[in-house]
Amino acid sequence: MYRQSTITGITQMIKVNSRNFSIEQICRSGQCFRMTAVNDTKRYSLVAFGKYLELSQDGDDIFLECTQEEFDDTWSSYFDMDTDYGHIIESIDAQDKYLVSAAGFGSGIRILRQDLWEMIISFIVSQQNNIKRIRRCINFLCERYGEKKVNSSGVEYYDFPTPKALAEASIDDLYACNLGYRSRYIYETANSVYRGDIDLAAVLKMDYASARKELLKLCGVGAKVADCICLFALHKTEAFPIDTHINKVLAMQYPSGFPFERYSGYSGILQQYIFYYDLNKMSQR
DNA sequence: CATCAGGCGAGAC
DNA sequence: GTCTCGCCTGAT
Repeated sequence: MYRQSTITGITQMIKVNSRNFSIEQICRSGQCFRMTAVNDTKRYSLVAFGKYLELSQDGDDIFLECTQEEFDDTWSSYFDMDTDYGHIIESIDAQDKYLVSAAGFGSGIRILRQDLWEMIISFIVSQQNNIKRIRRCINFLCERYGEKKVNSSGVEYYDFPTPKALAEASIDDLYACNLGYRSRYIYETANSVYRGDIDLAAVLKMDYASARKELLKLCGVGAKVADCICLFALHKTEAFPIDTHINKVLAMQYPSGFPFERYSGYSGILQQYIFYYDLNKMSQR
């Protein structure tokens, strides 16, 4: 990977050359619900950690509209730029044709390093839900309870709501955001985080087992959601969220068990290839 | 019209 | 501890 900083007009643009990086695949992989195509073009916008980013891609060249400082401070980590995903894909057992196909199909996916609180709420919303509606729900929450901001180019956007902002909403208010029965879960979780029943700063420093156990205390967070939070916010790549898709694949492709030992410490990355493959292989092109 | 979507909590046992 | 059941809502 190399970086190159250029100036186009008044907007700073960072160009990054990276293999195994596909904005479209990251966007479709369903780990980030605030990354969307701009007006159905090849450009994408994203809000994370209170910042707005637009980005696009030409082959292995990724273009990010930000300063070098913003890239170094926020986006390089966010996109997990220092991890070599090609190396991970190469480590897959060549005899495991399903996994080789899945990783080949989603080879541009990366495990983003996202905000803990945002992932807690996002994956509570995600349960028994589809990606389209999850995005809608989260947009409602941001527009109604998030801080309105304007970037240096004048683009308006909404930050993800704070625990305080969501704790102050009533269950009925949350119902109005189309959350359905998850409204109560959001309400309870926002209040317990706001009260300090669980300390998110402490969770950030925990190992996988401790963090998972702590997250399970939250209302609406079960085994699957806790693993998603561990994987997408805490970057615990040993976390392997098991949902309906993964369950189906495990039963069909791995009747005698998935080889977790072989991929010790990073099976969660393979989970994402499997999930993405199962979700998108039929509907692509 | 039934079923399903990146499950979970509550209650029964 | 394990099992079952009901659940908002929209897409198919």
